[in-house]
Amino acid sequence: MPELPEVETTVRGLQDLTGSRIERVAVNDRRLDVPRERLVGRVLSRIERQGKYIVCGLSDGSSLRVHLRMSGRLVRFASPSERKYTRLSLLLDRGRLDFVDPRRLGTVEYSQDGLPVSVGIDPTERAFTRQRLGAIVSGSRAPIKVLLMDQRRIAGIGNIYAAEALFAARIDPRRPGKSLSTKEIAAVHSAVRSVLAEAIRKLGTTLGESVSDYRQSSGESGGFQERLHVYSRNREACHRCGTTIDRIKQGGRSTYFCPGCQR
DNA sequence: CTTGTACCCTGACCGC
DNA sequence: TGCGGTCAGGGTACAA
Repeated sequence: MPELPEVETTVRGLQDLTGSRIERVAVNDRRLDVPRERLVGRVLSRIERQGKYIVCGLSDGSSLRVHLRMSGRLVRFASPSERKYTRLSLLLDRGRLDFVDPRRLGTVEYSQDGLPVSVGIDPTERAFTRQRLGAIVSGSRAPIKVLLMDQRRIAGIGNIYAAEALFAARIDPRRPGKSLSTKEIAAVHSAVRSVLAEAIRKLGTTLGESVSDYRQSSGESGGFQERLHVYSRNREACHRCGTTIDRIKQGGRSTYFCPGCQR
């Protein structure tokens, strides 16, 4: 569910919790290995995004890393419909933080040393230049869409934004990375940046109404779903050329693209 | 090293 | 209403 823009929106929505002290920790899922005794009494010193991870730095230098995977969200206070899916609650001196995750694929891990998560370059940062993307793309025969989604190389792009960026760049998702010209790499680079920036501006993509669908930490929907050109539009007409949008499988995931204008 | 597949888990939706 | 199949914003452990 959540990709870089959704995680970024979530983190921004939780900033006012920094400085809060953890008073109590409730774990409701055996799959989560959270050392409650190490958390209680600690203060949330910072809340930030690292790739698709949400990292809560604690006052003793340790940190709590949350990965939302497919259906997780962090909310201020679980609503009645979210109650039964609340897997972890941090009760704070000023408010509370609930980890809601219907599918239970999300992860929460405690890091004693608080070192950053090991992931690739953040595509929203200045260091993510077209040269940098070129080095990643030119060095592999893997399909460009798979490369964009490889978190060890680039951290934060998922299934929606990989598809949308390639549509914007007019590149066929099946093209081997190696086959892209310098000009095409520049187009992909520019598309990735603008699509992510716009999605952040729209506060993420909310696809449906179910409890598994992404919401902001406030519970509100995002707005980028109105801007989707290919994702989830199988068999509909391309907004640009009218060709029927196609859905194929790549790396076990659905890829949506327009066979008419993506080459 | 690469690529592909199964799997983790739950819920929604579709056709019969 | 029920049943079976498919699909889902992700990532990992394998096998080939």
